[in-house]
Amino acid sequence: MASHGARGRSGGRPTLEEVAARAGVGRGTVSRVINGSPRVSDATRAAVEAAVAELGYVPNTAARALAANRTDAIALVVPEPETRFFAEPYFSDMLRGVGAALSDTQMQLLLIFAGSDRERQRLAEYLAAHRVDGVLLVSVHADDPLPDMLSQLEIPAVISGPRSAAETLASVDSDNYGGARQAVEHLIGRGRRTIAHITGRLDVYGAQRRVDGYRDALRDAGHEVDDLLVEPGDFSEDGGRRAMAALLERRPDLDAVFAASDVTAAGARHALRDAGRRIPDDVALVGYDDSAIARHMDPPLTSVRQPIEEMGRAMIDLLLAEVADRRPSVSRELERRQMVLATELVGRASS
Amino acid sequence: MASHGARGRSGGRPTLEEVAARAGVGRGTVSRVINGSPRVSDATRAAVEAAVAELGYVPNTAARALAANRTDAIALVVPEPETRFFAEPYFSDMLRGVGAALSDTQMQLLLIFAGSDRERQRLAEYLAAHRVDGVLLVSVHADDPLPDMLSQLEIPAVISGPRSAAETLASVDSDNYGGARQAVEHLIGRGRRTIAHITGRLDVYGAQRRVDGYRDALRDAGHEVDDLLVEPGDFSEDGGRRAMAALLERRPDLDAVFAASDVTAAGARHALRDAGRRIPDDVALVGYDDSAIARHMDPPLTSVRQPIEEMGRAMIDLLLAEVADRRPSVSRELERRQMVLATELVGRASS
DNA sequence: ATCACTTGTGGGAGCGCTCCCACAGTACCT
DNA sequence: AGGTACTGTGGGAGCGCTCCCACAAGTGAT
Repeated sequence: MASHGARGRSGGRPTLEEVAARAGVGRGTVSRVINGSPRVSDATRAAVEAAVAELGYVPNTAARALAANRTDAIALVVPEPETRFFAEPYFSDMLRGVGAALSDTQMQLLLIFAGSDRERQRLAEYLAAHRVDGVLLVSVHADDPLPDMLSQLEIPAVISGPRSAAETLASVDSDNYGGARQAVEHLIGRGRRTIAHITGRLDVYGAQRRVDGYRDALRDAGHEVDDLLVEPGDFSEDGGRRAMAALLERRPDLDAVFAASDVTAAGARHALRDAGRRIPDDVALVGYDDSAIARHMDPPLTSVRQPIEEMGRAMIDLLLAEVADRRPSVSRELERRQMVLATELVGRASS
Repeated sequence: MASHGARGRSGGRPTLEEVAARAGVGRGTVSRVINGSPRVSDATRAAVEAAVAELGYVPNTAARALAANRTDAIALVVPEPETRFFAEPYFSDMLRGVGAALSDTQMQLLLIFAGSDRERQRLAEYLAAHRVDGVLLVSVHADDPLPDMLSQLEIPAVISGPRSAAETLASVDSDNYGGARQAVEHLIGRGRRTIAHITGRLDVYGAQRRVDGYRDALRDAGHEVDDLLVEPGDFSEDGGRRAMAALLERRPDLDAVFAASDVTAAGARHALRDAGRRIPDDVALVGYDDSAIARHMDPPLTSVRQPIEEMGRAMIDLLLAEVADRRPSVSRELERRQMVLATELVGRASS
């Protein structure tokens, strides 16, 4: 009789059916208890729970996924090479935030890199197979086809930084514009006059917003806004170093720098050192992210804190709501689908 | 009629059955084609493949998992806090190696942290639910209960560093003993006389073996083996710093240091700098892992390279073999289940 | 012509769940 | 007394696969 069932089974895991028999109830009732349905009497619930405990029952995920047409898994997709992921604390901080937000859930988190074409290909197959209920998209560039693919496959998705002001996907972001203003206003308040900016990758919307904030803060304070003081970077350390060197060449009189990320600031610091400038005596330096790097830099780096933990939680909340709302004919209100969280300036010795 | 099927379905993914109808064959035949069975005629195979392409058929993972009692997923379990994972390149290098080895497979890789009790709890549930076919265990401490849990659940597992010489699990490791000898012999060859060692966490077997290699290399060369020259570290940067400071205090005459990891060496470098020692003029420094840190250190760090890429591949090979061998009554030969890969000394300016 | 294999194929049964319909029981109105 | 509603429960049907048995057709030895 067990001809089929014995196949590959290890130690005979108990099934719903067995739990039901043990508790003297039907299959449906056990299912309701397992899934926390309120439509179960207290007595029955207790009996089922006892049977579950005695048998050491654990639901079979595959069976559940098949029957319910969901996977209870979501993917965190990083459209960058792995090396970048490990080099930039932004990503690991985000991962931690998301993980924390997910830890009171049944949901499983998958980390997927999509930096190379090869990985992209794999990801596409992965999504086509609907192996996740939803997707978290981190740091997407302006022309990335991923978001479109997702909406075509009707897979719920939340993006960590919107691609533009007209983002159609649900999104969570920190107030890049305001954060940049905080940084620049801080430098102005410290008496700095010639404030440069090393940008992030400009195909990332948030990086553009930081440039806007930088410009507006200067203008509003009646300071000069000189394009020679703005040099594009790419969020990397090397990019920061190169940009700083270029800025020193062009405007050796600068007395402050606002870098679009802490890692960029670290690169800038090297270039400043190489040029014999002291921080903060000669040049004040402010970063963005308030990552571990900022605290450990020498001197410790003033930085704009993004509430990554909260951002992670917000993304999860949005995504889970979207996943749940796959019920027929419910079309959520589109408001509140674009969340912007406030930043905070953390002052340290570098400015 | 579609009352059930329509539930939550998005756009009606085609099923095996539909592909079969389209190709004018039976369900079994399509399944055989999908799974690459050789028992299919070329003509039939071509017809099925055409139907698959036309319909855009993608197998339903959940159904397959349920029917075949496998998940096509394996977990990389890191029994450390996340912060450690990101701080120590060993882990990310390992992840990259494993990922590469897995990329020509259908297998999915899950990254699971089990640093805190909470995470441990989650992991236990996860494994009890048999949500993965096998487990890769990285950097396990001597008294960790995880391996026992795995064998109790009969989940195939491979461990990256054996817990002892009598490891029962399949394991892959680099030649820690030999690598340490290489490092020390190199320093001796450079004319260093008083060679200290900062160890790794001594509840990690590999760290002990490095101490053994260090001692034996010194003894065989007729050098002094002084316990005052050995200071325990914990693979972290801070640990390296503290250990170096302690060593300088005890044996200010030392002229070389072999650190159990590159990160440890980075900490030691700081302490040496703080004490005004020049590298390599006053003190030669050798690390272990040959991670990115070694190349970027100032001065670049001589280090013992572990073939992480190959180690990852070896782990995957062992694990997949073990997973496949879940067939009844096949008990593999136990030889070749403990693999040890050779290390290589990479000389740089620090020594 | 018979037997013994081999090769390719179809399709039934079953994996362990969830969903939902049916129905018994109870409660509270008319 | 009958209706209407709700609560709790059992179990059939079905999710989309894989496994395996059965069997047709072909091959080659006797």
